Amino acid sequence: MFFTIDPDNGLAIYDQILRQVKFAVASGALQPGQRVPSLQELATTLALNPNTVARAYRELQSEGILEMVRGIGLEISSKAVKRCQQDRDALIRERLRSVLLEARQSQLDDAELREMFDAEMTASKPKSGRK
Amino acid sequence: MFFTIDPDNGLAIYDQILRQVKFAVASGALQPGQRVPSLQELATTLALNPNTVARAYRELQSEGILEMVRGIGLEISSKAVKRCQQDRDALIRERLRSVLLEARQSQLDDAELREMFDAEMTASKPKSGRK
Amino acid sequence: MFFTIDPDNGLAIYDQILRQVKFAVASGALQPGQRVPSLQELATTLALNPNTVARAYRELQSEGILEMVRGIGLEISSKAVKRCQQDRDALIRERLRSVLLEARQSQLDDAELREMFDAEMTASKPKSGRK
Amino acid sequence: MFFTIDPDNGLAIYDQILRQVKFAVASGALQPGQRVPSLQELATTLALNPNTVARAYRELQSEGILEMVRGIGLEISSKAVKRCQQDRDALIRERLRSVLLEARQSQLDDAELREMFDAEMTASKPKSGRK
DNA sequence: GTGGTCTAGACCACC
DNA sequence: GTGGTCTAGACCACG
Repeated sequence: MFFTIDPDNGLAIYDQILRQVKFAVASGALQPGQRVPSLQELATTLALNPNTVARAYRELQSEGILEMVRGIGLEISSKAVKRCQQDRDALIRERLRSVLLEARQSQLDDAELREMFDAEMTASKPKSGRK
Repeated sequence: MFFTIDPDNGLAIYDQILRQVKFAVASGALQPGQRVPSLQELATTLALNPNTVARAYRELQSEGILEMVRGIGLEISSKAVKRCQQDRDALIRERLRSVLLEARQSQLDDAELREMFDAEMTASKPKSGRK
Repeated sequence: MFFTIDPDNGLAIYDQILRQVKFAVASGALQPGQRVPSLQELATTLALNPNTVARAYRELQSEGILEMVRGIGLEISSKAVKRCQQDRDALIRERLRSVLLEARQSQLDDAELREMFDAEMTASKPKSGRK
Repeated sequence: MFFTIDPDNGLAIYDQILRQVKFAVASGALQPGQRVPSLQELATTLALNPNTVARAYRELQSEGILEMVRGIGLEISSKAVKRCQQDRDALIRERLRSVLLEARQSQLDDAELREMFDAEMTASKPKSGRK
């Protein structure tokens, strides 16, 4: 899998996994019916303790995103896509709102804020075509 | 004071105080030489544990934003303004970058992201203008 | 065979097979001397891992319910009936006791409990009687 | 607290705690706003590892039964009572249904089943008045 | 091989 | 003091 974990993120590791699984489903990188890497596999790949991964997977199960198939492993549920797309939007919107709220309270003016946004947008733009 | 604390913010309470003091200085709401509410006063006003307020003030002192004046209390230092304005920009930019990074990793496209940004910008716009 | 397997039953699949064989013998649906479906047959019919069926059959052999007949397969032993009837009562009584115990500890009163019991009794009543 | 844990219950320990908290709330033994024993307290009382208790509490939080108060601990939420009463009924009914279903499939007749039920009801009756 | 559970113990943030 | 998180490692049930 293609998860990137940053231990100093502020977010708990299990939460980063949780979010990234949701985001992968929302973007179609993970499809319903597809198996998710096993606990041990993901744990060793990311150099994490299996328990940490287990917690993320457990919560995804309780949200109905993942389904357990006895003796096989965990797979993406059919109803996961819609759910994950909603979640992705909500999760990002929530963080965005929180930042903007703080910016507003600090009297940062619109122009400056937009400027920051644009700067960070281009800065974070993935590598691509000619300039 | 006019701080608004949200315990479910993700940010620690002491950190919210810390940031809001800085932001108030940056915006001119708090001026150098001006006194800051006493520990007990702020703690009771915001219904917080005095230790929490103490921790925020302590860090502000160690950063040179607040200065202790014997027999008076804590007040905004003269060199605080420039410092706070820089901090404000950096703190907000940092959060913004973090959100955008996650959005990018989740394959959320630019258009949708911009749309979210605009929506939240207008949504968070303080009451004003013609009714 | 006429087994019904529910993977989300709480009971292990092999245990469900085990119990249903015993219950079938107890009720006379399976008679001593009668052959039991082969490992592969049952496994494919129920879409189970052969190991799962094997485990159930193995335990039934070790309890003397099933006997291996060379060149033929597994069949119900002669002494199975009495044994299975006893087991059936004990197994059901045990589960019933466990439920009632928990209900008692949760302060659910007798009347309500009886009501539940009656409701579930009629609800689970097999189709029959005058229409 | 007055929880009784049976490690050989079939149910996971964290699940026993989970259910018993719900049942205590449903029966009024735990009231909304009341604090629940701290992780360490309950863990030492029941001779369990704090993590085990933590898992039960965490799930109760995610179900909205418990609410975290920063630096104070966990307490019963206001909406918990209704929720827990429903849950209690559902949980017990579910187990009851499962037992009766199996009994039915095993051709155990009504009379015998009722007899068992009555026997276990009186057997599990708590100690009380004169005989 | 899969996940589930539990233990033991560490460190941290917060109040 | 509170809970949160993570690690390390063991054992079990299941398929």
